[in-house]
Parts: sequence; C-alpha cells; structure tokens
Amino acid sequence: MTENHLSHNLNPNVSVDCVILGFDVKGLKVLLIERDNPDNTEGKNYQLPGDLIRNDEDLDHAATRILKELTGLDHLFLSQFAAFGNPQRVKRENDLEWLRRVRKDPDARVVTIGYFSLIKPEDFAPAASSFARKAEWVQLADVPELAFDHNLILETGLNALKQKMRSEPVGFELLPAKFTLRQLQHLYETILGVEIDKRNFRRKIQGMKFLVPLDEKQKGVAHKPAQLFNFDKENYKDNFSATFDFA
Amino acid sequence: MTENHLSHNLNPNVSVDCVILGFDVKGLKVLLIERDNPDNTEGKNYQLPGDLIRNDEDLDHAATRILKELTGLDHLFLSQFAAFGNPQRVKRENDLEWLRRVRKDPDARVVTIGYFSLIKPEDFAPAASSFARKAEWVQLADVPELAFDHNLILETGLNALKQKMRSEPVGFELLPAKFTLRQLQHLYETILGVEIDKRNFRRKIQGMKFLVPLDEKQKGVAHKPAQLFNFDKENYKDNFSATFDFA
DNA sequence: CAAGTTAGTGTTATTTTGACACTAACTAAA
DNA sequence: TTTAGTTAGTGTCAAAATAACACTAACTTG
Repeated sequence: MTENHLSHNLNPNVSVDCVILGFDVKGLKVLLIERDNPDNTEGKNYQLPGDLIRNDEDLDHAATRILKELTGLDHLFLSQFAAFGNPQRVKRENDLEWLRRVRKDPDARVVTIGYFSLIKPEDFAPAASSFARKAEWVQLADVPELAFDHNLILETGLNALKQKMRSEPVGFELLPAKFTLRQLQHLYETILGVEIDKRNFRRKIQGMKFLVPLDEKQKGVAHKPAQLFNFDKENYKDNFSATFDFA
Repeated sequence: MTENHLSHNLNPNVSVDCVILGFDVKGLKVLLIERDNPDNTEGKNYQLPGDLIRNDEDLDHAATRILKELTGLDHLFLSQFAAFGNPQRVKRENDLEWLRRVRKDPDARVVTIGYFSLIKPEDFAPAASSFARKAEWVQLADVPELAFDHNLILETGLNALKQKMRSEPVGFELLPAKFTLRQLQHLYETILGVEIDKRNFRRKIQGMKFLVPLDEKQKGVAHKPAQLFNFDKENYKDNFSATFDFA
C-alpha cells in the first residue's frame, strides 16, 4: 500500500482500466495483475491493471501512469474504448474487502474508463509493482473470473480491437518486429474469428505496399523456411484507404 | 435551481452530455439548451444537454433521465461514444460562475461521458425544463462557442456518427417516417461529406431489401413527385451484412 | 533417405463498383 | 394554355475486387 493510494489527490469516483493484448503461437493473451492479498485468504485474485485517476491529470495520462506503475510497461499507444458505470460494479464482497485495505474511500461509486493497447510480446519486460504482486500474460481461454466487472471490460475491449483491426493495420503491433505472412494471417484469423484463403490473403495484404521483405528467412523450422517481413509505417500513411476486411 | 441539483445523491465528479442530432432540408442540426443565466450578464450561453449522474444509477440511465429533464425528450436510443477528462474542462471563468450558482461543489473535477442519438425532427416536441431556459435545434454551421468543452464533445460525437453510419442503417433514424430516396441520399452525402452517384446509390440501397415502397407519392412539389418509402427494421435483421460505405 | 510439414505461387468465374445521359411528371410563371 | 424549370427514375458496360481452387519447393527429424 504505497502513499499514492491514500493520497487525497486521487479522485475517489473515477478510475481507468487497461486491456493490454499480446499474441503468440498459442493465440491472444492479456496482461493481468495479481492483486496484493496479504491474508492469502483465497486463491489467486486477478484483475486488469487499473486504478483511480489523479485530480490533476487527464484520462490518457492516468492510463499511461497507472499501467507503468503496475506493470512497468511504458510507451504504449493506449486507446480509450468505453466507460463502465454500473453502480454495483465495485460492490461484490471480496472486492470490497480489498478496497477497504487499499482505498481511502472504499465505498465510493467508481466509474471506470477502459483503455486498450497492443504489444509485441518481445517488448514486455514484466515487472510488477505498487499493489500488483505479479503481472503476467494469460491466454484468453484461460482467463479466470476477474475482480470487479473486469471480465466485461476485457470482452468489450476485445470487441473494440476487432473493430479497429478491420480499418487499420493495428495487427502489426501484436507481432514481433520480424514476422512471416503466415503469422500475420494467423493473427487475423484468430482475432476476427474467420478462416482466410492463403493466396487471397497474400494477394490483398501484399497489394497494400507496407510489407517490407527482409533478406532473412526463418531458421530451424522443420519445413521450408518462410520469408520474414517488416511493417513500414511510413509507407502505410501514403496508401491508407485499405480495408482489412477479411471474410 | 431545482432540488435535484443540490442533492447529495449526485456524484460530484461524473456527468453525462448528450449530442442529439436531427436532419432537415438545411442539413444536420444539434439540440442545444440555453442555460439559465438570471443575471443576464452576457449573451446567450449554450451547451449540450448534460448534468451530473446520480450515485445509484448507471450511465445509460443517467443519460436518459437527464435528457428527459432538460428537453422533454424520451425513448431515444442513446449510445455512449467517449469519455472526456481534461482537468481544465470545467475551469473557464464563465463556466465556473454558472457552476457556483447551480452546483453544490462547483470546483470539483468532472469527467463526462458522451452519448449521442439520432432523432426524426418530427418527433421532437421541444420542452425546456430544469436549468434549461430553452431547448432548441441549431444548424451545425451555426453552432456558437459552447460551454465547457462541448464543442469538442459535439465534434467527437459527429465522428462517432459517421463511423456508425458506415456500418449500420442509422441514417433512417434521422428522416421522417416516409421519405424519398433523394432525401436518403442527401442525408448520406451531408453526413459523410461525399458525393454519390444517384443511380449507383439507388442500386445499392435498394439491393438491401429493407426499403418498403409505399402507395404514396410526394405532393405539391414543382417537379415529378417521388415515390415515398418506409424503412423495414425486421427485414434488415435478416440481410445484415450490408456495408453503407459510399465513396 | 523417407516422411512430415509449411512456403509459395496463378488462373478463372463471379460479384461489385463506377462512370455516364436521357425521358417523365409535376408546378409556376408568362 | 403553353413554356420553362425542376427533380424522378431508369440500364449498360468496362474495370476492379473477390472467391474458389492444387501443386511443387525447402526444410527437419527419425
């Protein structure tokens, strides 16, 4: 329980929560923190990284700051996607118990603003701090019941991601810097939940001109090694009318 | 200043603001209220309908209630589109002056949640109340400087509308129950800011099957009278994969 | 060296889009 | 009553985008 959490500078009624998504061979995963639970009364207690905002900072700033404090992650592009204001969202008994330990005003009505971001797993150097005992990636399929209404926030954030993926090349943010076309296709298939024809996918995506083929191939795979690519953001800005609408 | 506005049940830190849009021959218009200004010190003082939420209601409920209280409008479908949290957004001197008269805690930090809705002008029976001296339609081009950050909220809400218009048949909400294809086309052209070929527009929109031709034509116009149509919501649900992407 | 796995490639038919111009039906003004 | 003015309503064709489809190449492991 650091000084920050009791500071009167925190607004008791408004928080932010962050849905941070990454992607690997097993699929999409989300960054969760295990909240501090000194009594160890119950099993694990996961939540999205989030906390009350300060009175002197705007929402984007709060999201950036809080994510950094809880997970060490910095320099992400966080996008606001929705506000959650069910009056009961912070009233479950085990949540209240935690709030009583950590918050100055544990019974306050809290409206939270959801933010999401995408990250290349290779960029994440995990480092829990503040009231987070641990920060870790969890595969979407393995996400347990979360604190507060965080399962709803996660689900809503995922839908916002799907939406965004159809109109902007955000998918690239989820892949390592060097990736194969198959990985990229797999990403779209996983997130959008569709099957895409390999040849049609390649034709469309390569027609968009912002894939840079590298002088490098996959290594150590038990099959024909694939060409590696880069994403060229500059080149995207010119082209920019593409629709990432697959099936 | 009604009892509500001093009630301790209001949350001092969270409000909602509503961007209500209508459409007529002159183009898009937005519903503004003129806020109560007993001293009459300055000229008109417009804002979007909005107010603090109650602690025991969720955000959607607050938006519905407040809109009703300020304008008499009811039974709209309000959609949340963004949260606004600049710490300075309620700190302008003339805004503070008003807040001191109307709010229990006029210096509180206020984060506001934006909602928007579309309405057939014919359905609006204007009726100001609460702290609204007057509720009126204002053409977008004539919108003056508004209170707080309401110009930003309006602009953001309009973008949300454009976005939504491309994927759902929301435009129909803005037209009278019986409309001509030209009116519908004009609506899309105005909001999306594009020119659409008449024949291509008709082909596409009629291919979508949810336009019901009525046994009725325009009357009293100084040219060939146009066929009138209805929008059939039921039929839309079946078809539903349409893209309203014109140009 | 055989088996297993993924990479990479082109054509064709269908659908969707965009460009384009004239006649029909009404009112208002002369 | 005629004419001028205005918007309604309609079809074709070329170009572009999409969907469906199967085989050979290159690597690793056993």
